[in-house]
Amino acid sequence: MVTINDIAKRANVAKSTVSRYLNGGSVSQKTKEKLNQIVAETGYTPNTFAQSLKAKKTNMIGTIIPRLDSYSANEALASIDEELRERNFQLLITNTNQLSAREIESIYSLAKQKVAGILLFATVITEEHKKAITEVGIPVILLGQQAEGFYHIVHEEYQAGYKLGKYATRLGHKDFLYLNVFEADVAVGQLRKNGVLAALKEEKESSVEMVEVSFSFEKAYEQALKLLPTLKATYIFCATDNIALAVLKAAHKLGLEVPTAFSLSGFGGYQITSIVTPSITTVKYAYKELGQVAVQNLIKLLDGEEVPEEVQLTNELIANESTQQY
Amino acid sequence: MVTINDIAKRANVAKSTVSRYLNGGSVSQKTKEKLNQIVAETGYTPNTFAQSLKAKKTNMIGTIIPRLDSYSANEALASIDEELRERNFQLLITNTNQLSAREIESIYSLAKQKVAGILLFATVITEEHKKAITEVGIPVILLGQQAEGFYHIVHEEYQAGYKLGKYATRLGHKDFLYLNVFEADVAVGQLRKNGVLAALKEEKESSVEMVEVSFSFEKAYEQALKLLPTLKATYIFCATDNIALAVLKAAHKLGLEVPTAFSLSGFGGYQITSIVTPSITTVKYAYKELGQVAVQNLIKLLDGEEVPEEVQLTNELIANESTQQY
DNA sequence: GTGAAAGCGCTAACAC
DNA sequence: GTGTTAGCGCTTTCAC
Repeated sequence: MVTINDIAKRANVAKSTVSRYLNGGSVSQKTKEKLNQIVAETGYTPNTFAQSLKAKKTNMIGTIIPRLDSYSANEALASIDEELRERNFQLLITNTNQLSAREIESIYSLAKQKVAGILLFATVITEEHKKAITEVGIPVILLGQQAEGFYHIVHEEYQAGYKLGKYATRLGHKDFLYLNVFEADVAVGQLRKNGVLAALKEEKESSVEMVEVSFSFEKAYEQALKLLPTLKATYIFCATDNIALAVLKAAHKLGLEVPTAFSLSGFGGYQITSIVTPSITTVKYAYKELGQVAVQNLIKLLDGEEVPEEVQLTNELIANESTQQY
Repeated sequence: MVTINDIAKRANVAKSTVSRYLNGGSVSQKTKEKLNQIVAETGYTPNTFAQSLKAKKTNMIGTIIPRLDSYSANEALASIDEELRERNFQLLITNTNQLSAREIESIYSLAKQKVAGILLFATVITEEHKKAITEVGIPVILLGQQAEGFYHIVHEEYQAGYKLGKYATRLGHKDFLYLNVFEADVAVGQLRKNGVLAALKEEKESSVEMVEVSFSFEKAYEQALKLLPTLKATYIFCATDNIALAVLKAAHKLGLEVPTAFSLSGFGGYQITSIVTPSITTVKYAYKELGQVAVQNLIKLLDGEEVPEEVQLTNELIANESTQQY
């Protein structure tokens, strides 16, 4: 392996000169040219560890995600990666398998590996999360969940719910079923629901039944199989597209036709909602933008610039075949 | 930040003793206890860079993938991550956006970052790939594509095609359309097709039309929209599930019913093939196992053990609603 | 503009 | 079993 010392010797200069040359310090035109050539010849590239050992920081950004196989995470991840690459940062991904404890663990372990900053897709922000974020002392930006006193980038969840609720009542529906996820998940379990409920409340005589189902497709499918046969509602809100997909499959299995038997909508805007038959009405979230803003703000933070504590991303209602006039 | 030196001073021993204690060298019971306590108190954790600087290697494994948003890559990635975590390795993911040049680039840049080994999901193995792999001098395992002289783990692509071909002829079909991807992709573009063709050839009077379509859902969908109206075949093989999905959507758009109008099958076993209506006949690949074997073999390689140059993973035909007797 | 020297935190001989 | 010592490859004063 060729080191800065080798370069220095070959160029007959001190290694400090080479270092300066490498880092844009003042070097004479002549030595610069000589060094240019030697570096090219030898294919020298600095040892990152030695650099980091001195600088006490790296060009790595850690990203903590709950699942590797979720559409939203992947969309965001792809744009994070793209954005990071442009800035010569490396992406370190840690998958927590939806284990909250692992999120905490990952914050510390990423910090230990001296990542410059952390992007955290969390589901629930506990006191332990806050403690970890405070302790590690490197910039952390929360993605998808808000927490006061911490940087976070979120979707307009409440507004998404409100839009969808308005849309459903405008279609003339009065009886609703809302398949929610556990409420500890503020963004998905509470805000979306509250938005929907607010819209429904503006309509007199509407009734909503709430049922909690699983995030998992398989489990939600099983639960839907039990719920649908005795369904009174004419419109089903699902807290995620994944759940809507499960309901659709269950309906298909039970011989119920959507939207004839009932209208159905999700949240998220996953690509697959437009592929299935009928295509599913949903709210399309700005995942790519989330990734971009996340990186941009993190870099600003690293550069000591200021960024707003909260960024809200807008979304868009996509009316599809799964919903119809009542 | 607390260093090995701080620990040593507080314990009144030399830092080498602390180092030995940390790395399982021989230390007296007494100092061990003292050190235990001090480390716990201070929350000391060794600086990875200093360690890596000496050891000239890390506990990081680089994984190069063409897309962050593909089902197969994510399945494999999830199990790679899991497997790596158990062994205290860190996953460094590099997304190439399906750019071959970036694959080469990534091999070098990962090597530069001193990853211990590389897992490479490639689409096409060029001479440049081979050159890069040889040059970096760290273990590289190819995933999903084979290349002589290099470690690789692949699916039984040919057999998958053969199974599906047999299945289709047994259903009584004689006229086939095969929607293939570009042939430079040996695993997907050649082996699968060859397997299917071999099976069809065993049936007299069968005819196959070959058409090349895109990997991308949107493009394949557009292409299918043009192809389907003049379709003569009664059975369409698609080189990937993604393409099958696109064909299904196009059929739906055109008012053609599957499998009444034609039978349809894909390759891959993506979860979504079982969600859509009709569910799609496909061959389920062992992505999770791919990840597991990949990590296991890579670790063996790191430990200087021998592993077979080629590992083939079996797969399973999943007959679904999209195919029927002719 | 350039070089000498110190040191980042750690590991690994080697001597005791 | 423990301490001394010499680096790993780099950056950064500080003289010159």
